[in-house]
Amino acid sequence: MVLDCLSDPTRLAIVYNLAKYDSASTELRCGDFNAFSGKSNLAYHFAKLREAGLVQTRIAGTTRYMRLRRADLDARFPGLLDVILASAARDADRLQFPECEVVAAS
Amino acid sequence: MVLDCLSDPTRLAIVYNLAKYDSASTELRCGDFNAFSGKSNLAYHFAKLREAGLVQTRIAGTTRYMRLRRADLDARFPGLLDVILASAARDADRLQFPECEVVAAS
DNA sequence: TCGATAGTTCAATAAACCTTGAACATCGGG
DNA sequence: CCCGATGTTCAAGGTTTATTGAACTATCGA
Repeated sequence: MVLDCLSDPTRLAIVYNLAKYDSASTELRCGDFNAFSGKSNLAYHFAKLREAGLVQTRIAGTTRYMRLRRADLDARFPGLLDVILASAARDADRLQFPECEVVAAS
Repeated sequence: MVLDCLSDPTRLAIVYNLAKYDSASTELRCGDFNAFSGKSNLAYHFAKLREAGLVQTRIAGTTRYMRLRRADLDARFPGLLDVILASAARDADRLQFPECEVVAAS
């Protein structure tokens, strides 16, 4: 299920960016990914990521902050996320990952 | 593409068994997987595994021996295969992987 | 209260996927 | 030269998937 999730380019790009900013301890809003695709398509992918246990959502008012469930994943599938993210980082240019336009929290 | 391949339970089971017998340096025939599914369905999955570069086929007479392309994979996606196989081995019982009925080479 | 914003949900469509069975090609043994 | 065995290829089906736009809910600020 996790592999299926990460085999989709849009979702891999989301996870890739979540990981990048997670290490910078900056929370990302759903809207930060608006460049990736249409909003409803993103909601679809977010739901899949949540179902697969890859991502966690914190609701604050009208915006939702997403966070990678790194600890849970490392416990369940040790090393998997690191290996996949490392490979993704290595050919990030070939994959043409979109970048998030992060907006500072209010 | 590799992730997509491994996200299918049938193909993951094939790769899992290939890895198991590969370390025992025993080649597996396509027919060794006949318990997994119908022959034509297996041919379909074998083709996908070949396309994704996960597997290599050696033709000897009328039978085909399959081998994991471990070196190539480790070069392209370092650690990925090991991590996935380790996770697969850890809950092999939950996944209910079929076992190969290996027939000694003639 | 009104309007704008953030996301989700729903319905619909096109593409990809898995599975099946029948037909086919190929090799080895009698 | 057939026969049986090994796999592949093809056509058909049913299911899942990704994507889109429109409708909807909920929150915040003026």
